[in-house]
Amino acid sequence: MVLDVRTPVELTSDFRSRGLKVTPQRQLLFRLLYGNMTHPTAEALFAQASELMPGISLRTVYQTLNDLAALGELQVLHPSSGSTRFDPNVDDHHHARCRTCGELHDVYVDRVQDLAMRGPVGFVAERANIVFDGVCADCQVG
Amino acid sequence: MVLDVRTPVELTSDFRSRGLKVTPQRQLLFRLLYGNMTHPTAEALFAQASELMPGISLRTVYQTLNDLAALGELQVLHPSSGSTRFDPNVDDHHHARCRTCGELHDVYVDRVQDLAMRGPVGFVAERANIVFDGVCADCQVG
DNA sequence: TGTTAATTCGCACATAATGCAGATCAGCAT
DNA sequence: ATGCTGATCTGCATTATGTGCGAATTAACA
Ligand SMILES: [Mn+2]
Ligand SMILES: [Mn+2]
Ligand SMILES: [Zn+2]
Ligand SMILES: [Zn+2]
Repeated sequence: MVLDVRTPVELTSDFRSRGLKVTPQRQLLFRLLYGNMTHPTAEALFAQASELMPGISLRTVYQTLNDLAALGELQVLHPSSGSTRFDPNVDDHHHARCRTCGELHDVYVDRVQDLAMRGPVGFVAERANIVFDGVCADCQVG
Repeated sequence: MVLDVRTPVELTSDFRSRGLKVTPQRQLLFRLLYGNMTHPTAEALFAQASELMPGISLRTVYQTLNDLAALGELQVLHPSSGSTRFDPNVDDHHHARCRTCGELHDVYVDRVQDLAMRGPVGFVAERANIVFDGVCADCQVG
């Protein structure tokens, strides 16, 4: 299983090929997202970006994240508490959320489509998103 | 399968037994929630309530919903878009969200715990919440 | 009926995210 | 290399959703 993520170089040509410009701000965010497994918030990325590029605007961070999401290069996660999180891993995967530390971890689930669901008549499900709530290893009380 | 919901009368004694008072505002909300399958927002309940009790405060609606959630008599749902929704059905159930009309429908899923998950080492999952994204019957193009 | 702590309500405040517009700049044509 | 032009950036205002607070009110009980 190879993670379904784009390198900054790939994102650069992706943006250019659609008439979007590639600015230093965007290149920085491409780099901060690449390989990022933390499911960061916009604020967290803004804080990181600000250290490397003082003066970058939070507005620009949001703008770029929205652009990436529109291109399908970023999953947008709405956890049950806290602000929106962004996931550069656009694999078909799910998440485990620790109710102690709040962190999100990737989870791969097999045969999700085999789930026997009794639901609304005529509803055509295109995808299932699963969030496992529990306690992560670090937060287990000894 | 009987829905795991409390009647207004049951909620009344539930509140009183914990030292919470039962006001006309709360009784109205108990009634508006009973059997309500729409997964309403606070604003939607406020609008309904306002017709029957002009002058009721949105603040009071939030207060009562939070109290019910604290008692475990209401599930709080954070859909991927839009504001918080409240679910008087506290069964172990899941949801199907129509990407056209945005409505949430109840879904019952068997053997969720049989899902083979490859996830973070040591994570102890207590519950899985599944959201099926798709298109509901009403929104299918003929 | 009186007491008292819980509740209601209106308003201020908080937080997350978007709308807007002038200054700036990336990408392209020349 | 230079200039053009629409996309972008930034700061600020604004929206959307919800919470904090406190004076006035009221449910529950003695
Ligand atoms: Mn992920
Ligand atoms: Mn439900
Ligand atoms: Zn944890
Ligand atoms: Zn629909």
